[in-house]
Amino acid sequence: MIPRSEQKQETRARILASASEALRSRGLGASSVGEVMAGAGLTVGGFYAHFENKDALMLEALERVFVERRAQLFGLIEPGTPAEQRKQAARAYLSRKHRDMDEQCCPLPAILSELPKQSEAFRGLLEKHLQLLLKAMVAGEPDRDAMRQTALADLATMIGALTLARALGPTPFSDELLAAAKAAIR
Amino acid sequence: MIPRSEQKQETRARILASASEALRSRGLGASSVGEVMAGAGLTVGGFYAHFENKDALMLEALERVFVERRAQLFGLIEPGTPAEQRKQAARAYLSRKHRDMDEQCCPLPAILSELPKQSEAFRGLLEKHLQLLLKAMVAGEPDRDAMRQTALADLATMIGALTLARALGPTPFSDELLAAAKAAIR
DNA sequence: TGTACATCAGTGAACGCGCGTTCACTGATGTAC
DNA sequence: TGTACATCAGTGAACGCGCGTTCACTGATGTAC
Repeated sequence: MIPRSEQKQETRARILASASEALRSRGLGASSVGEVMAGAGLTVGGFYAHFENKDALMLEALERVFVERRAQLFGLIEPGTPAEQRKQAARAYLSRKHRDMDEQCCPLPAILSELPKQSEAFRGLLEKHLQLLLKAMVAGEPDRDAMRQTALADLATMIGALTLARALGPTPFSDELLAAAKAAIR
Repeated sequence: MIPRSEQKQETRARILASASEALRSRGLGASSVGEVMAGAGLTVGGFYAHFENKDALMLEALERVFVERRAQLFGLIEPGTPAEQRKQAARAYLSRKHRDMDEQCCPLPAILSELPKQSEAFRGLLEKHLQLLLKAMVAGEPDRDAMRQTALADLATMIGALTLARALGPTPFSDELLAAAKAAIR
């Protein structure tokens, strides 16, 4: 029925989905090829029929997560002024629910510490997708340059707060940090 | 001349110094006991005469870095209004020089991603020292509660921006991010 | 003061383990006649 | 339609490697008489 090549494509997609969960929950170095394959219901030996090596898998999985999350973000946001929209995005991003998710959250808190020692491909991918995100955030704004500076600082605040909050775990201090960051979004 | 126990204490301090550089440059997981010992001019076998295990070493090294950096911060800051002092601290923290340092920088960018999967001891240590830092930042302020919220958000912005900038590497976009974060410190 | 013994900081080889990667194989699917 | 062969997605064992940790040993330092 289903052609063999289609079947293989679907298997490949399952490996990517497993990898994208693994890298968000354990980061790059602590995610092993064997665990990722097991997460896709496969054994480790078949991996190299789908990807050249672990880095190629992780790069593709990471790119996919960036694209998905950006689409999701702009799909969820409701109409309103730019400031209202930013506040709304920050409320979701800095929620306790998002902090306590493991495999479906933003990938950045789990991988940022590792990136300085990763290849240029990873660092370039981060830059590319941050730029795309910023572009989308300031699209249609009157004073685009000033807005870009504000959006950059807000991104730093949001990512810093979520990364710190996840490192602290679900504690009252962690909650306080999230609330303070939410209040600071301009 | 020098008593043997003093010699051993000095060796122990050398191991801790090597570990505190390693964890800032490579993080916890990617710093190996062998490399840390080599960094102190020793071989790996002698390690367990000084520390119970790798975690005990890293906890003590991290605590030492936190204490040192807080003392250093308040030693460097010159007199001025609280807002001026915060701006001054942010200028140093968000400088390109600080971003491009490997072994003498703030430890947080290198370890935050790993902390969610570390033991409670590490997470508690982070909370303890963030609280101490906050306390020092709002000491002697009139409206201490509001100031605490501001200081928390500023910390998130600074740590987020430095972590992102280190992940990006020394690029124009990374520089722009640091500048935007500096401008956002209240 | 000199000799014999005890102590102990540090060495270096070994351990078991999990990793990324390779590869001979299997068995189900697809093709040729 | 039925049979023989080719293809190929996935298996599972093996590899070399670096890791954290252990341990028998060494040799310099300290102590006792």
